[in-house]
Amino acid sequence: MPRIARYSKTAMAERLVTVFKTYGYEGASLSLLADAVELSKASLYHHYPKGKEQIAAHALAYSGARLQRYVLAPLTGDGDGRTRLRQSLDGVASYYDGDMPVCLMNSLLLGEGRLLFGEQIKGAVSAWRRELARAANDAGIAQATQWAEQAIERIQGALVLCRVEGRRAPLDQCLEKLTQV
Amino acid sequence: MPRIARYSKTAMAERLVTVFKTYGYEGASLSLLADAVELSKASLYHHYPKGKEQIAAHALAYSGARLQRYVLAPLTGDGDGRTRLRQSLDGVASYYDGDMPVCLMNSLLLGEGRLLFGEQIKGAVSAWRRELARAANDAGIAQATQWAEQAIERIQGALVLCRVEGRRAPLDQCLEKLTQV
DNA sequence: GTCTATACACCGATAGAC
DNA sequence: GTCTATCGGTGTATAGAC
Repeated sequence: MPRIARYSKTAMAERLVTVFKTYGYEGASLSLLADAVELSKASLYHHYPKGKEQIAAHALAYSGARLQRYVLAPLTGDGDGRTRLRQSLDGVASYYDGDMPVCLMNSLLLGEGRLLFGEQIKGAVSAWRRELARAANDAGIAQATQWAEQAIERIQGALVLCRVEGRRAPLDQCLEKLTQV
Repeated sequence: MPRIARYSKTAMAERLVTVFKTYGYEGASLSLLADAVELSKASLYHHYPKGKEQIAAHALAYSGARLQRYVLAPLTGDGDGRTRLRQSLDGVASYYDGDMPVCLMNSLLLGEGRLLFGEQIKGAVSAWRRELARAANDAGIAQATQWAEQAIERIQGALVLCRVEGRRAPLDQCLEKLTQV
């Protein structure tokens, strides 16, 4: 059964990310990944010659670029601290999209994914914490480093609750409270 | 190669839980599970005739009993609210043990595990939130329901950071701050 | 109650036609 | 650039010896 639909590189990445979010590294089989982009497994290998690990690496890179765009970029610069914080928290809501938002980095930390991508994920979270603390400090928040740590903690916890409850309300409520600081 | 070592039912459950925490439902293969208890795959089927799903169900039940014992039991009763909260938070530190604590319920929410155990996990978290809110209310905390929600949120977020950083410091620091309320 | 041996499906990956 | 067909390996699960 030849497949007709075509997805752009970006649309493909989005769909592949969704599979890894939902199933984790081990659970995301090539069959599931191929189905998600409506291609055969062999065609997937045309786009990703090195196979599953390369697909996951590209998914992670794509997700990392979105984190940079939506969450980190608003934090940089030397504008008003509170404005930067507010814009970044709005970006968090965009970055974690969908009716049941899931953190790809969290899903990829299970099993073999941890060995392959653990250090990269650790670095991304570290960068997030650093920039968030800098903006919080510029915003005049006391103990900015601790505040940033707790903010990320609460966002990640809200995402866990989103997965438990199957809805995005916990994340939106969490972001609203964080914005009120 | 016949295996000699024997583990008690409890020791077996603990080791099986560890595998599901580390690899998730899909990633926890029967080979890994059998290795963890030093039995052959066929011997595992003697203890769990219905196979992997039954092993995961037992692991989840065992973990649920520990949650009840360490975290929920201290919250019940009608003693001093703050004492109950403090004892339960101590229990959280015991429940999430090891050098890199991981929440089994979180790991089992990926992939097929969500279909099999999602409702059960949702119920367990709901019970935790309910009892925590009741104790917080008895302790005279304003907006006890919101406080309980945020406490669970922060604990789960700290556990995510523990997995990212590969250590238990984020959880211990989180629990210390929560106890200071 | 443990094991070896095996069955059959699916896994990740490749060859080669079109 | 897509596909069908296939490979060797591993997955879950079972049969039957001891």
